[in-house]
Amino acid sequence: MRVSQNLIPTLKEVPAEADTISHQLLLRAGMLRRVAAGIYTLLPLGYRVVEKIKQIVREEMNNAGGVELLLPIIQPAEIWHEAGRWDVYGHEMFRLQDRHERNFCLGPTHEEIITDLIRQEVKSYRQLPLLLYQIQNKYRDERRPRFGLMRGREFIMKDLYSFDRDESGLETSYQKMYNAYSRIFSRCGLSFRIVEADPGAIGGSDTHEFMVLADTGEAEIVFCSVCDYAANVEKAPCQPRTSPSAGEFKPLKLVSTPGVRTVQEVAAFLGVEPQVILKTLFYYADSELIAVLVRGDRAVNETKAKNLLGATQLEIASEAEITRQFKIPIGYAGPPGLKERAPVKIIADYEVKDLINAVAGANQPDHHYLNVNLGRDYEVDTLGDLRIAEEGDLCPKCGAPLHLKRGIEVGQIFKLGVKYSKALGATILDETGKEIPIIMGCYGIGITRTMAAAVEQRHDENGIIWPVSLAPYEAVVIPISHRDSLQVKFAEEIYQNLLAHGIDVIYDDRPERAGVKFKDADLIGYPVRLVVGNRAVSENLVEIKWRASGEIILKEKEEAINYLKNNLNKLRKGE
RNA sequence: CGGGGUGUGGCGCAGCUUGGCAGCGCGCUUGGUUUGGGACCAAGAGGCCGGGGGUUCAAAUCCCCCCACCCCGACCA
Repeated sequence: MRVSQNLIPTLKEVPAEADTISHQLLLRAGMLRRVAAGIYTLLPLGYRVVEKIKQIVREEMNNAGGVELLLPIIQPAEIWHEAGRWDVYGHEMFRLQDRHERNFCLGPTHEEIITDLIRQEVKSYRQLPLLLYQIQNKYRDERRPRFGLMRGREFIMKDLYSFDRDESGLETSYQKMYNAYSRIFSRCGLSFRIVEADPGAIGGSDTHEFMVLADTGEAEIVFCSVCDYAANVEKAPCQPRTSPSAGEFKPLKLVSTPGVRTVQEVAAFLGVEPQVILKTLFYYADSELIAVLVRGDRAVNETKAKNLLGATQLEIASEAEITRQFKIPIGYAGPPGLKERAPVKIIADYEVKDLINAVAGANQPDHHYLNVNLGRDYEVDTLGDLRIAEEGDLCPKCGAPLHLKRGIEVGQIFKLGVKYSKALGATILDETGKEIPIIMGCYGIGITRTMAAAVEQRHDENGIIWPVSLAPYEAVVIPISHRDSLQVKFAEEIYQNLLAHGIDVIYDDRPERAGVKFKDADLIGYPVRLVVGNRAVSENLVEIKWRASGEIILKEKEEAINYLKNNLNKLRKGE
């Protein structure tokens, strides 16, 4: 490929629309353009990266026994109704009608469609196990698309669905995917961690997330400093880090705290530590009003709260709602006497039980209570693990301290069980002729997100540093002077030779000054740069520069080809 | 959805407070000089100032409505 024949519109300046480094660099490197919020065009170079990721995924899926197919983007409403998700999915689903006013959606995921296929075509345990996958666009009308490719409304995903006759079959399929995913992200040159996660709305039991470590990641994960435990903070169980203090209950005391509302303000005003304050937050769990109590220095883990309550939706109550329900300004709510003001279920984190003589809102403007005690001053409906794990919490496996990091979720694997096969009647006959539901699993990889994650993790001040396995081209050939016919001829030869030896190479034949081409090469992030200058013509020496290390090597023309063939071959398999 | 912000040639921005010829840098075109890290000089092309309505002799600028995009919070690959 010649640069002059391609469309590679690099930018010197950072477009105002981009805030995230991967978004900025993908735009600047001429790989990506926005069309609408969360909807992008992949330019030729960006598309090549996507294709390389797809190819790695494909190889590993096939190796694991997966079979590729293609499901439709446009899906009829009926099947979603049948599985009970047409209404559940809400605004996130792009919906449309055909000319007969029949309802359809753009597929946000494909469990329904593939289960429908399987229920029609698979009737016997003899046909299982099956691992079917596709690489396709998904459509989710996100409330807030952001960070370029990281969270789009249209994105490319690989989704595989496993169909087994029993739990042990599912376990085998799950393990195959677990291993395949590990290989995929290694081959993509990414530093990642596999964490336990919460199954969330998709349902099912076990689930793991594959997190690319990056400070800009949206997800928080904890991992053990000693053993191999790692989990999404939403999932990680928390031990109370308090110990039941033996202190005597002091008498409840009302104090004036004018204009003091937040935990920080209360702590400062009363001269106490945040951990003796009782934080009271209000939520709607499937439209039931809930108060959640945690220690003042903790954060509520909404996933855990949702699970504890068995709710499908949990939403924080608005300030207006709180005032309307309890007739008190926000910031002065506390558990003593709360239930008398409005019917509310109170759930509390385990640590709350150990809080002796706590500070809490007094349910009247500008006042707090001192010495609030569970059992004497208020009761809770349920105690449970409701807080978000933090740095220093203890590993649930081995008890060592946990560390906190941020990650980008590039893949997730689920054991679905019979949720969809039961709802849609996907059953088989076993050896005894008994009809049983198929056991399913689903396994997703965000292809375009993986691309963004790779940039997020691999860049420097000059641009992207692609691993060889993902680079749009493995090498770029640059003649220093486009007007020096000897250099151009030399560069042409090198280019043709590399091509002939199966190296994925692009030739920068633009009539530009060398500096422009160097800047572009760094920005785009080709792993290898070959420069043809005067020494090429006079001494037959080509300059080879590695983008990642900055290492520069001079080789004679013929030697250069072999050198690159050998080195690239090693790197293609992953770094 | 709630909160905050921004819309001015392809890109980055100034101008708006206090209404009076639509500007700057990059990019693009042409010519010349340059040529190993985003060159220089000269001459050009390119804009319904997001859209609609209003106020005014006069609106990028003031007022109202709408739209789009970005950022912060509740969901997800």
